[in-house]
Amino acid sequence: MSTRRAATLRLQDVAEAAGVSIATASRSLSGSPGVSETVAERVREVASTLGYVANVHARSLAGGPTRTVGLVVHEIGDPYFSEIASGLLGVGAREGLTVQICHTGRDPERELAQLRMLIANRVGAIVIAGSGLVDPSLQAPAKAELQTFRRAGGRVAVIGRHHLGVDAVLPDNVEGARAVARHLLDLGHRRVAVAAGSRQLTTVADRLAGLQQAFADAGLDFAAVPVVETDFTRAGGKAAAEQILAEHPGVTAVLALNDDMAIGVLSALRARGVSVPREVSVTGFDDVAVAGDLAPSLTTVRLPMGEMGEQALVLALKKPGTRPRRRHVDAELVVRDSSGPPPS
Amino acid sequence: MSTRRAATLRLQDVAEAAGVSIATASRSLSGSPGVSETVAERVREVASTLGYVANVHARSLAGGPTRTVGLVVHEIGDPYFSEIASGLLGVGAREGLTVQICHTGRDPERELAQLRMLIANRVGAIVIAGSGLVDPSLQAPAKAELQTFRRAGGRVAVIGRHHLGVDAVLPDNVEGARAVARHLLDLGHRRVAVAAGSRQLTTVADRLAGLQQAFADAGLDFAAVPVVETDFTRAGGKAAAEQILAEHPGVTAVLALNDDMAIGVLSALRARGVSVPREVSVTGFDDVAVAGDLAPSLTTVRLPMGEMGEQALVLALKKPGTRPRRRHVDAELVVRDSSGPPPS
DNA sequence: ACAGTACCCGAAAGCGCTTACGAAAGCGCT
DNA sequence: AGCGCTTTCGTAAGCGCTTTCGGGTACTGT
Repeated sequence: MSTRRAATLRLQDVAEAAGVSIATASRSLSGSPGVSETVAERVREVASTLGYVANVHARSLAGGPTRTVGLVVHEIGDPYFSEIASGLLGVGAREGLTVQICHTGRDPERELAQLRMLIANRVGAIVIAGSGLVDPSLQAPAKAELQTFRRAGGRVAVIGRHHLGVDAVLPDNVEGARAVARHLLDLGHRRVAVAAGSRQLTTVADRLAGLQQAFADAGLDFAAVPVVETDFTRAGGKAAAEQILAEHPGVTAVLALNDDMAIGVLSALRARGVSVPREVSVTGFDDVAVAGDLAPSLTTVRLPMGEMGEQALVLALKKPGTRPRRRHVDAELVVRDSSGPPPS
Repeated sequence: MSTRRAATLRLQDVAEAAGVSIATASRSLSGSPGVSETVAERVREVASTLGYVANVHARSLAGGPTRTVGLVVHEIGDPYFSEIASGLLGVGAREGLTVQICHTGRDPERELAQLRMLIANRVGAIVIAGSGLVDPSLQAPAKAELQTFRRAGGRVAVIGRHHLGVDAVLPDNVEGARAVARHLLDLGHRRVAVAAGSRQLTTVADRLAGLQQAFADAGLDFAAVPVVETDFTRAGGKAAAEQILAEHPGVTAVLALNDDMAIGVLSALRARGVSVPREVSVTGFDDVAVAGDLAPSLTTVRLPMGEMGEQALVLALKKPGTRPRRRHVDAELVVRDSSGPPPS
């Protein structure tokens, strides 16, 4: 991309048109004190009739507040992340912010690199959705970078994890998982299996804890339940289903810990000719947009992903607190057609 | 977001460490001529061991090449767009570019506003996926903005449309549509209906043209085929299906012009107790990730969306030609379970 | 009437980078 | 040796903005 000199108006043009100095113009437009309201109003009016838009680069270079935020996700093509991004872009647009999206392809090294890039780009805030930084050798430097970023005035929020020591918006994973598990247990299922992503993720740990609680509530032993650990993708779900079918043939219900995996499970079962929910019930987690349109439609736990994206940005925009804050959003059981009583 | 002074290293630090002036350092790092290769190499080495990262804002302010590109989509939550974004982010990361994503919620006014914002932000290139700028009263100013943007050295590419007079990457909509239609006609379907998005979109026009060709090839009259025009969403598909069921009860196949609509059609048919494909065949267009996991899995036309995102960025990055270029990608029929012979 | 105070506003110094422009140095040639 | 040429590098002038600092103006109190 080539060098060029923009042909747009500068602050000076506005200042001249309003009959003030560029200092007052700047103050008026950015709402700084030290300008009488009458003058400020006039400048704003002139600026808007002229169609003036501040040069973000100059502003940020001069040390002004940065109106751009970075969003890092595993894979923007995944509905879970794209719906979060959608919510976040919504409030971003409303607030006049620009959003830089990076995706890491689930590679922690790339995640760290992207964080560094965002920081180097002087974004004002960073929102991390689905961090894969679990390995201490990468998590430690990431934490350090984020800390110095915050000390320099940057804002950080994480979605769905709580392992980086920063503000977080968290779905109620424990309660949601407990609800699905109870649902299946109430239906009479006793031989269930779990298809999970990496246990190193706090998400997985929390959801497993919820399952465990439901089992405990029913006086059952969760330790006997097979938990197959692959990863949070469709392929991971397929693999998990194959393994469950092979190693635990009597299972009547598969609890997938996210919808992508559940979709994989469904397709693996279909390929094997196993009928859902007559022979095996399947549940998911997230309630991505297609969950209701699958056949059978998927029983799952609804997370308000768009809202999580919004809240994360709102949280990041607020004045930083001294200690990390957590905002919780509800996780709600949605019963559809993929779950039913076990075969008798 | 607050004011702050970054505590990172500047070009001057690198220059001192390498024992050269900042001018030479700058030239070395940005690959400008006028520096001996030995010196340049040394500077680059020093920079990388120091972990120096140039300040994008300073660079862009000083008139250097802008390493950021803007992507505007209708709705990042839609799989079609998020998969395009995914491909584009991939090459973006590889090229060391940062990507700003805007979504317009299908609102042409917001689309224009976002375009203006990107231009004001001095991005180096703009990629538009799915423009809704069809109304002349908005399209004209948009074209004008884009033209001056290009004259100033900016690059522009459009995905899937060819109405803005700029470089475009286009799937072979005509051929793809022709292939699905032929598929259904070969199966013996004669009473078909089409569920389409707005006819003002070139996408729709092209796909309808393809259908028409297939009908002509078979010696049939396409004019007799009902085309229900709602919009390219799941809800639009549902509405279209309801209408088709009500007004054309004898239909044995519904051709949806994208997968989102097809999913809506499937769910409407399921709600009505209509069996697919036994009673009615359904086809889509795009082949989004879930298309193969639906039940029945969806017969559709595969567009390489990730590749389209990549190609668009590659196209935008190339030296601008004098005339708008077009790059075509293939559209390939994927036959799955949602299509079959009509009931006899 | 005058000093003291508060309030606005303008001049100017950068933010970190790119890039004219000019100086210095090396070369072959007369 | 001296000339002009090319090549390599440094000096310095901005890019458009924010912000400190100081000067003006209009008040207040005595």
